[in-house]
Amino acid sequence: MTPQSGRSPVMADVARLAGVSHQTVSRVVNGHPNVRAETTARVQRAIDELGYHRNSTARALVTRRTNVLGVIAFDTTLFGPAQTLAGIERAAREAGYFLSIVSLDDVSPAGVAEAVDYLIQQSVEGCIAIAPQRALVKALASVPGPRPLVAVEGGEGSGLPVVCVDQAQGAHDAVRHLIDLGHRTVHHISGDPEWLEAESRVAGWRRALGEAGATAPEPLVGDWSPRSGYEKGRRLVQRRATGEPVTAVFVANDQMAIGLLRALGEAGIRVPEDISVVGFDDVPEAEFLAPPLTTVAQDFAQVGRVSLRVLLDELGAGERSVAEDAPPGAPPDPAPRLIVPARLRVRQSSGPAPVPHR
Amino acid sequence: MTPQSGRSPVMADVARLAGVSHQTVSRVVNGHPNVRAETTARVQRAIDELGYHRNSTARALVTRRTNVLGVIAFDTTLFGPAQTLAGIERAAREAGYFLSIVSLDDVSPAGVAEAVDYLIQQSVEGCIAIAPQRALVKALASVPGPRPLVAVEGGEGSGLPVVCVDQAQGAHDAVRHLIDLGHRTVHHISGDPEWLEAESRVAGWRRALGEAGATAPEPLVGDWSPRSGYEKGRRLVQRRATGEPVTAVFVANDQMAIGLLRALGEAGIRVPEDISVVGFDDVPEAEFLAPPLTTVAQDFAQVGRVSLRVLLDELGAGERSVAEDAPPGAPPDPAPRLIVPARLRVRQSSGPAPVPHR
DNA sequence: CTGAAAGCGCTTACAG
DNA sequence: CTGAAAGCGCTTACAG
Repeated sequence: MTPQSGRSPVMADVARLAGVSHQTVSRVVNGHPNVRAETTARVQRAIDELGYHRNSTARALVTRRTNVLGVIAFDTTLFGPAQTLAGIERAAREAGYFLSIVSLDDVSPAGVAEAVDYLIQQSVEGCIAIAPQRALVKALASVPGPRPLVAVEGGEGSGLPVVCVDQAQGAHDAVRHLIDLGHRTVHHISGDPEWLEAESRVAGWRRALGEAGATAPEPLVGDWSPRSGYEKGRRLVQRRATGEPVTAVFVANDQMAIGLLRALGEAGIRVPEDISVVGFDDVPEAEFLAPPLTTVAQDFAQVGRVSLRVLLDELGAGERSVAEDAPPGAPPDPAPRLIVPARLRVRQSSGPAPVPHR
Repeated sequence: MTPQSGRSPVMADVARLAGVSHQTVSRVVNGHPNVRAETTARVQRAIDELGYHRNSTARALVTRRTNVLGVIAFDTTLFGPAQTLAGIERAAREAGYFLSIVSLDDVSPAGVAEAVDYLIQQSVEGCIAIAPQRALVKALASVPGPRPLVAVEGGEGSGLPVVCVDQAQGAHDAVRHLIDLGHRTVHHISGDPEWLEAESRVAGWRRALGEAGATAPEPLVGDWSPRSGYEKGRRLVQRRATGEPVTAVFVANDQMAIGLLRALGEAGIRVPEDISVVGFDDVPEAEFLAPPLTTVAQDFAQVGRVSLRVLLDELGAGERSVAEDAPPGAPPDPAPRLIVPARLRVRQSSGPAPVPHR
């Protein structure tokens, strides 16, 4: 009568207890119509009594849908990726999907192939790659990996659907803000050039300077780390000491800006009186640095939501194409490209250009 | 001959192509002995040609093992949880397990029940909860959730196996360091008191002061955020202005220490000349603050590895207990409790106590 | 060393 | 409105 103990109850156990067939239990569990209210109640009682949970594995086998989505990321402890992942996670749960995450240790084709294999083994229905690096995008686009695949941050030209923050616009706004404060030009400490975000921010910086008729100084190439911000900051201090006018710096992320702030502080250079600093990311501590950092905020939650929606759309499109609702020979839809705006947050690390003492 | 296109190949397709039965394909795929080398080669060729991947769902159904482990976390964008999660992720992948992650929006019993349900629905074999909050641990221990369940950071007294960093020892070392520098006492800005880590750090601080025969000033209760560090810092500046001797502050995390640093800077108080500051976490930017922050580092990668090992041990123990290798009536093994040490990193924000100007 | 049979726990037509 | 049958793609004994 009662199910064998030590084994969790299955549909047949519920059916026996409720005095119906297991198909009827299935109907109740799946909310199908055409079940008598009284039967439903009896089945529900049996379910509650037994503590029955539908076996998702068996269900997945027959429906051919695992309800699992894969996420490929490079380093989920970084601010941006961590935020994006959290956004995707929330959106996925709300949409009834599970998430399987794999972090890459390196972006080599071999490393990427292994990660992709891991995901394929788990029969994910689709994937989102948080792929801000050039090499990673290239490897992903070439590997016969899971499809559909949506690229978050980067992936341009890969043929993959892309969701990203408008990095260039954010950088442009930051630099424009400094120009408007009277700075003749703006120096730049860039991120790791292997990252597409670094490239986009450089582009936005250049464009803003170009529009203002300002000459772009040689950018200092960092690697996102506070250490590199510090080191490039010291370089900048030297360049200033030799007479080069340095009055404003746009730094490609807040961590490097923190390093720069220390280098300037050590040299006795005041922010913003002597040099203005603008970062990127708006990390929680940005507002509480000394001085509070002007920076560019990205809406990662929205990036997460949008990328999940794009992936779900692709999944739907895949099903439709099997059903042949597109006329044969029609060109395939181009890969969508969704762009989330970035927003400048002005605080106290940026101020008017110092009056040159001639 | 070739499998129907539009459908991914199954074992039977490989079998047909290789001219063997599907059981033989299964043997090859699972590396069973007792297959002729020549047969293995022929099957392998068919697998490669077809691009066959074993269907993990079908496999899970028959083996009753999903190979999926669940992780419950509160906020994976926080430094500690993000690091711990990354450590678990890496360890799980190396052990051949997949990870399903659910982030809680709140630690209410209802929120926790929902998260647990999500994981149960996915038939996870076991769970790790990154559960640093009192309420969360309580809810987890009471809910008829997935078992085995390992609690990371906190969970003491819940009856669950626990893996955590030795917070109290880390705090003790930090305070002892300040005492050794000649400070008469050490003030404390605590974390959110709902968090067990906050409590442990307070305990370590108190113990170190007690051992030194110092009186513990009333702690300032923060909430981990840079903002609260700033606000409590201003409070401390006021107390100092009224004549209270404040020469050293142990702050429960680096983010609050950043806020404190700003509050001190605004008040013209020098660090470490006037006041020494020690944080907790060793975030990447700690070394590049002005001044570089003395803090306590936690080995999150090790926490991740250890917690996975404990979970795997529990899984093994569960199987053994079914096989009855323990004498009936023997008391169950007590829940293990593994503690990872914390390490003080001395930098420039801590220095000798100022000579009191009488 | 290899194959025919049974079954994992469901859902999906198909009858009635 | 409800049930008997078939089958999803594998693995696990059991034969040979």
